Amino acid sequence: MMTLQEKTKDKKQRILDVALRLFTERGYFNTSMHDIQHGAQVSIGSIYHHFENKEAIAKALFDSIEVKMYTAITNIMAEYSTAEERCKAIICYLFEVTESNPESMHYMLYAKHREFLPSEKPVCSSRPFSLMKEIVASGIATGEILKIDVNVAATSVFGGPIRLIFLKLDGVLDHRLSKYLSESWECSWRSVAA
Amino acid sequence: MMTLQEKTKDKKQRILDVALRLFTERGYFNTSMHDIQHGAQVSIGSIYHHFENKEAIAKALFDSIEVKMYTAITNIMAEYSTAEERCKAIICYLFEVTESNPESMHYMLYAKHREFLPSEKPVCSSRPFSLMKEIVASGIATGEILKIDVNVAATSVFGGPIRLIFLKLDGVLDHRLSKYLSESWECSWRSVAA
DNA sequence: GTCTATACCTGGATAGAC
DNA sequence: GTCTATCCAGGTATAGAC
Repeated sequence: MMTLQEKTKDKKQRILDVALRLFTERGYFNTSMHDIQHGAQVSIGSIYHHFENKEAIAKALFDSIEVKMYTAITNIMAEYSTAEERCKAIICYLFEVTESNPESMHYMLYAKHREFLPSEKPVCSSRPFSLMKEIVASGIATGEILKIDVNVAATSVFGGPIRLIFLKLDGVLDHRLSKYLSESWECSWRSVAA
Repeated sequence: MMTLQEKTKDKKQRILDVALRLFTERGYFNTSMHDIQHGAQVSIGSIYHHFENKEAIAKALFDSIEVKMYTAITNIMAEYSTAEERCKAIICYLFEVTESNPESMHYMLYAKHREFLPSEKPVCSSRPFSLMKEIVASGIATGEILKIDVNVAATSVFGGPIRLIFLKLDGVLDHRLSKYLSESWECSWRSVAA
């Protein structure tokens, strides 16, 4: 049942919510504007009033999720000072988002945005990912992390946990991600710790 | 310049080659049958003579690449007996394929096949990936690998190198993958070695 | 701001000659 | 087996009333 508030107040947000759900469920190209219209209980005209076109919806979603992640990682960097603490907190955060808001994580990680957002850079070059690489780089500089290529180090730290997230999103993991956190983190850190 | 053989002999293969190139370059949904027709220098009718529909082309590509990888990994399993040797050989193989035939790797790893192959299982459940997980499982059984959750172990071993492959496919790596192989492998193995 | 109706076109697929 | 011509569904986007 939808409250009156939900019905009228933030129609734009409802469009975004439905679009995110449909885009992750069946993919961007398998989702028509009519599907979004139907799911969000608004008219086509209303959608086009709020968004220039379908691509703009996808872009708005991407931007909002990216900002959320970027902010979270920035906060982690402010709270912790060592690479070890920071990386662990980031992985923990990514696991939590995957559980609490799998669609956001799915959209960020799994969607190949360049296919429908021509101007977008590859996901691994998005701002959150850049931050993660920076953290690893400074860990190498301080001697916390082995003096190896920064791309190798970054992929070694985050590659395992990210693959685990993919497994979770694909529904092939039995348990909640939190069950795997400590083991996965220990492997990650052991792989690069100086 | 196209030889007469190429022109007539294996038209079907030419269609597949062009489709693979276009699917990875711009994505399945951004590639029309007309694009494939144009690229392969054949008629639409000819394409539909060889393939039931567009989806069948995607399926044929997936199957052929999957079989190739599955065979390669099977051969590696026959040649080596320890988990360490097997995992290292697989990563080496994946790196080589990425360099020599990036489109195949791209198609296998990056395409979200379920969006256009409704019956397909998630990539991580495809047969090559299952084999990789089995290898890790038996490595745990023999005591070569730490006694941790098999999914954690498998993602720890292969997650880093796979992320590195993504970076390569996205064109953000400066050097050839072979330059990163030994460092990446050492991190991977260190993360799970008993 | 929101709606309905509709224009327009891309693109998958078919028919049927050769 | 290969081709050309064509059909037609579905989907994006617009027009214009309220």
